Amino acid sequence: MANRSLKDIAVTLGVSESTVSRVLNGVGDKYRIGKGTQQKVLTQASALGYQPNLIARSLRLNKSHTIGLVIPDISNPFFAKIAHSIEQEARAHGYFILLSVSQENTSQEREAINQLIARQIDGLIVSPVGQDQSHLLNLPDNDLPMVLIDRYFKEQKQSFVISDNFHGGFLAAEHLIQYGHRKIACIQGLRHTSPTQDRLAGLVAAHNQYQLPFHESLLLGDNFGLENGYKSMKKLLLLPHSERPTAVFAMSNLISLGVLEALHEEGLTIPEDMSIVAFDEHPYSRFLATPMTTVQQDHHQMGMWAVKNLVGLMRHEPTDETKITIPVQLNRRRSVKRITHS
Amino acid sequence: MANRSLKDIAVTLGVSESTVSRVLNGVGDKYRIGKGTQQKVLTQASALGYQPNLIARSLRLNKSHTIGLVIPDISNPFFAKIAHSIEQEARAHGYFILLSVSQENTSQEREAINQLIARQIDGLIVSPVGQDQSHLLNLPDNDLPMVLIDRYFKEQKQSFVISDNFHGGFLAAEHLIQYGHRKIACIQGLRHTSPTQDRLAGLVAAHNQYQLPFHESLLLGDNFGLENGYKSMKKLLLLPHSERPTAVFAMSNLISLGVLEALHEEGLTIPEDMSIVAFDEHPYSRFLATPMTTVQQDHHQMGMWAVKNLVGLMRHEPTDETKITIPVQLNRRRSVKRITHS
DNA sequence: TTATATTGCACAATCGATTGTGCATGCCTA
DNA sequence: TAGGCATGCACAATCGATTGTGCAATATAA
Repeated sequence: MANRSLKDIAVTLGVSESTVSRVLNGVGDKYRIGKGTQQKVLTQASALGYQPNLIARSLRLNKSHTIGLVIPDISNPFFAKIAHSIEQEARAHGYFILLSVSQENTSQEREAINQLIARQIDGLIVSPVGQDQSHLLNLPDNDLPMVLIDRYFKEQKQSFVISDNFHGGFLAAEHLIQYGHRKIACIQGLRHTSPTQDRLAGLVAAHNQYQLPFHESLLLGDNFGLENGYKSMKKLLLLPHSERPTAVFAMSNLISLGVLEALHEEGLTIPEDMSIVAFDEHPYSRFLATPMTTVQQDHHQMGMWAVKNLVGLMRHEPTDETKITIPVQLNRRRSVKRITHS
Repeated sequence: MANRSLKDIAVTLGVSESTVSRVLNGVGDKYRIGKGTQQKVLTQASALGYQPNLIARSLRLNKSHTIGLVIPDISNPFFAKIAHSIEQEARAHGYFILLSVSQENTSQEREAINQLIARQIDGLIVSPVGQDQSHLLNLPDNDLPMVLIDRYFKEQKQSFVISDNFHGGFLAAEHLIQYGHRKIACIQGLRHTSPTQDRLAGLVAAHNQYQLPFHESLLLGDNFGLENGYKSMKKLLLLPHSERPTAVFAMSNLISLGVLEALHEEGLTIPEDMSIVAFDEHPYSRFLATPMTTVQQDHHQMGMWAVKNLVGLMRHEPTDETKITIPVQLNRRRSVKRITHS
C-alpha cells in the first residue's frame, strides 16, 4: 500500500511511465493516449491508491508549492491568529506552510530562512526580529518573493502588511488626553521594531496636536512580553508621586497583563489608581477585572493579505499595492478614568 | 547568487560532482580525495554561497527531515502553545514543521494528511478531530510514524501524548464538591473526543466517590469554542431556580470566556451567583474579573514529549513508553464560592 | 625492470515525475 | 500500390544530490 510510483502502474499495465503521467495529469488526450489505455491507467491508479511523490515533482518542476513562515513567537496569541489566517489562505491557494519560530532572535531567524530556502520554498512570509535586516536584504536566493508582516523596514522596497500602528498609537493617546490625562507613560515593545516606533510616533503626534509635552522619562521597556510589562510598571510605581503617570499605554497584550500583575501586587486598582490602554484585542480583553480599553488589530485581514500579496508576487503579477496597511480601531471600555482638572 | 548546484562548483573546478558531494559531506578522506582538491572545493563552495538543494537530497535519500503537524485550530492559545513547543523541539532534532489546520473538520484533516504524506513527511503529529479515525488507522503510508496529541482513541495501539484529563476532571469536581456544591453543570467540548470523555469520566468519578448523583440534565454543549460556552450557559440560566446549578465546569478556556459573557449579560457575578472551574490555564486567567480557578495543563511538556516520542519511532528505537500522560494541577483562585449547608 | 599497491578521482545509476521528440502501425487517398 | 497522415504510444533527457564501482597514474616492492 505504501509509496506507489508511476513505475508500478506502468509495469503492471505494460505501458510507459510517460503515458501514465500524462493520463493522470489530464493531458492524455492532448498526447493522443487511447481511451482504453486512459481508462486502465485511471482504474489501476485508484486501485493502488496512487499518490504522486510531490518531492520528485518539485525537483522536476522547480516549484515546491510551499511557503515559509517565520515568526517570533507562535505562543503569543497575536502571532497565533495571524498564522491561522495565513495557513487557511495559503491552503486555499494550494500552498502548504513550513513553520519556523525565531524566538525574537536574529541568528535563529537567519538560520531558519537559510533552511527554508534550501528547502526550495516558493515564497516567504516573515515577521522579522528587526535587529538586523542584512540577511533579508541579501537573501541567498535573490529573487525569492517575500512579504513582511507586522514589522517592516522603512525606506526599503520590500512588500509588507502591517497594522496602522501610527494611528493606533494616536488613538490611544488621544483618548487618554481627552479623558484629562496629562502624564502618560508608554511601555514599549522591542525598540528597534517598526510597530514600537510607529505606535510611539502616533503617541507623540497626539501630544503635539493637543499641545502637550511628552515626557521621555515616562518611556520605558524593550520587549513585547509579560515580564517587561511587569518590570516597567514596577519602575513607574517607584517614581515620586509628583512625577507618577496617571495612565499607561501598553504596546502589547502581554505587556498589559504584566502591568496588571504589578498593579495587583501593589494593591492598586484600574482605573482608579492607574488608567491603561493596551494594543491588541483578544477574547478575554472585555472580561478582565476591569474591561480593557484596547486598540484592535485585524489579525485575519493581516494574514489574508500577506498571502494574497505573496501569491501576486509569486505569479509575477503586476500588483497594484504591495505595501498594505490594515486599519485599527479603538475599543473603549472601562480601564480609562476620566480626570477633571479644576 | 541564486540556486547554485554541485554542478556549478564541479565545472568551475574541473572536477566531478561526486567529488564535490563527498567533500562537502565530510567523507572526502574516506574516498581518498586529495587534500588540495578538498580545499579548493570548500573554498569555492563558500565563495559561491552554495546551499544544497534539500528537495533533491530528500528524493535521493528518501528522507525529508520534515514532520507534519495537523491541529484543529492554531488560533486557540492551547494549540498555539503546543505548536510552539513542538516547533522548538523538532528544530532541535533537525526537523522542520509542515503546518496544517483542520478546523475541527474531518474531511479537511483527511485531505491534509494525504497531502503531507504526498510531501513525504518522515513523521506525523496530529490532534485528530476525532469524529472518524478510519483515515488514521489506514494511512496511505502504512508505516508512517505517528503520534497523537491531546486526543487519542481508546483501544488503539497508536502512540499519544495527552494531559491527565480524567484526573483533571476529578480535581475540578472534587474541589467544587468540597466547597459544598451539589448541582454542578458541565459544558463539554466536542463529545466524541477523548478529552471531553475523560474529563467527564473524572467528574462522574468524583461524584461517585462523594456519593453524590450527577444530573445528566446538567451536561450540555458539544464544542470547545466560545460560542458554545455562551449558548450553553444561557440554557442553564433558563432552568427553574430549583434545578439551576450552583457551579459550572467549563472544559476549555474559550468555553469559560463564553460562560463569562453569558453571566455578564444577565448581570450575574462570579462566584456569588455562579461558581466556575475552567480547564486550561493562561496568562490572563488570574487577571479576570474574578480570578479563575483552573486545571492547568503543561503545554510545553506535551509538545516536547510528542516530538521525543515521534523521533523515537522514526529512528525505530525500542521505545519504553509511547503512551504518555502529562500530569495536571488545580489552581485554586476565587471563582468558586464556599457553600455551607445548614 | 616488472608486478603489485596505493592514490585520486570520474562514470553512471538512482530517487520519481515531467516532457519534447521519434517511431511504428494502420488507414486513406490518389 | 506508393505516399501521406493520423493514431498511439515509447524513449530518453532532465531536475540536483548521492554512492558503488572502475580505471588511470603514480608509488612501492620484489
